[in-house]
Amino acid sequence: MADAVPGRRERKKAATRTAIASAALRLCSERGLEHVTVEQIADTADVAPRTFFNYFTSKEEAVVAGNAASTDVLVEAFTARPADEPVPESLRHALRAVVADPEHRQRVLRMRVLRGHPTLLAHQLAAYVAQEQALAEAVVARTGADPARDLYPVLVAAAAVTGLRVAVQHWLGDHGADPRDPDLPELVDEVMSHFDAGLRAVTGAPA
Amino acid sequence: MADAVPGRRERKKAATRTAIASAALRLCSERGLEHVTVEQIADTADVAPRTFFNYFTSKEEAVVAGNAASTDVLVEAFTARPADEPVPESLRHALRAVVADPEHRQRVLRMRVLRGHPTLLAHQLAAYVAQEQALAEAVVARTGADPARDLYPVLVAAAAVTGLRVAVQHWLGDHGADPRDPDLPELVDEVMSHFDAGLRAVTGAPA
DNA sequence: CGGCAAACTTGCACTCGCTGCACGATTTTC
DNA sequence: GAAAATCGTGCAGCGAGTGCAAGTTTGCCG
Repeated sequence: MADAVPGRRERKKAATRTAIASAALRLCSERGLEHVTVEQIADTADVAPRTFFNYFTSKEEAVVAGNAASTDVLVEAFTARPADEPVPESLRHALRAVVADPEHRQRVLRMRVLRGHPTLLAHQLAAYVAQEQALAEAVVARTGADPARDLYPVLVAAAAVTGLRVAVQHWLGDHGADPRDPDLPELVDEVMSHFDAGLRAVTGAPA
Repeated sequence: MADAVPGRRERKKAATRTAIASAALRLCSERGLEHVTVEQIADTADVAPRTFFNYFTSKEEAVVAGNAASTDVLVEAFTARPADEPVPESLRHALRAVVADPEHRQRVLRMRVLRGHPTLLAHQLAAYVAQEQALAEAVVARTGADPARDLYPVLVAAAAVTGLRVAVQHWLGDHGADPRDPDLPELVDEVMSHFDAGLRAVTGAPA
């Protein structure tokens, strides 16, 4: 609803926005965050430096902006599941849909280089929280729970996104590579089955 | 270990650090983040503006710095629990220890005013992630699991901290006040029992 | 006690991030 | 086709954040 004909102006704005965002991500992933100025980003996106700030209030925001796409994938995949399915199961599918998205893969890989920059990491986390909120609304829409007196919707959404974050982190090898070398969908399943088991340590703990 | 006698120099450094941090938090919670300059913070803490940046790389970092204290409480409370206790149960106690800390309460209330500032929120989240990491190490130390091939330790730690975050958020009334008006320890218990139930919706769902 | 070395604080100068304002260009609406 | 709203851009300016080179304090050892 409400996307009948965006109009030329809207389309141009969206185009400019993505142009700036992708320029920011590309340049920063190549040269490192602090070796890129806003002027260079604006130049690459072919806009005036001042225009950059009409779209983003900071460099970090522009770099992270692409994550909004994943949020859409996540929420849509969740709402597409049958309404009588258990919520955690739907979330598992939604998470798998996100990690299956090639754009998500590419973005994650580009972001990989940018870990270690605390400020950027912080904004990255803010993007995750935005995902949580959007997802929580979807859970509320399905369960009909009142988020003002029941924190279940917000909690499952937050848990799912946290699970996604942990899976991605592990996959990127934050800790020295996993000798098993699992892929992202596997890790998502692993995470969700831990939740399903009530987070009780079921590790077979192989020597 | 390694804190036998900090020495005068170390003590002065720590004092300066906390002086700057608390000045930053106080001023910003009073006047709002963007109406406070680094110069004012430095002035209040009785140091040169340049010195501020010897301790923190940004204003936001200084405001959020106090959370390190909660991290200590969290980890110590966890490690103090009996080693044969189920991890989630220990985490529940650790979380309760954090919310029982009066300093934590005070900090949360001060932070309340500062929500809505995206950049600060982002740094706040980064502080939560730091808690996750510290807690994950403690879990590894107890269970002996290898975090390189088993994401359980990192996941439970992340889940616990996420639960804390959700509980605090709810308590601050991010959603219009809860008519039940529960206190923080109650909310922590609620969160952890949801985890215990495998995040399956057990809501009685009153009409 | 004397003095040296390391670490901390401070001032200076500079770049860059970020914003308010005003003006011209483009688009939408009537 | 003209008025109104919106967008892009340049300018001017404040404040954030950093490297450098002092001056000062602290720790250490003879």
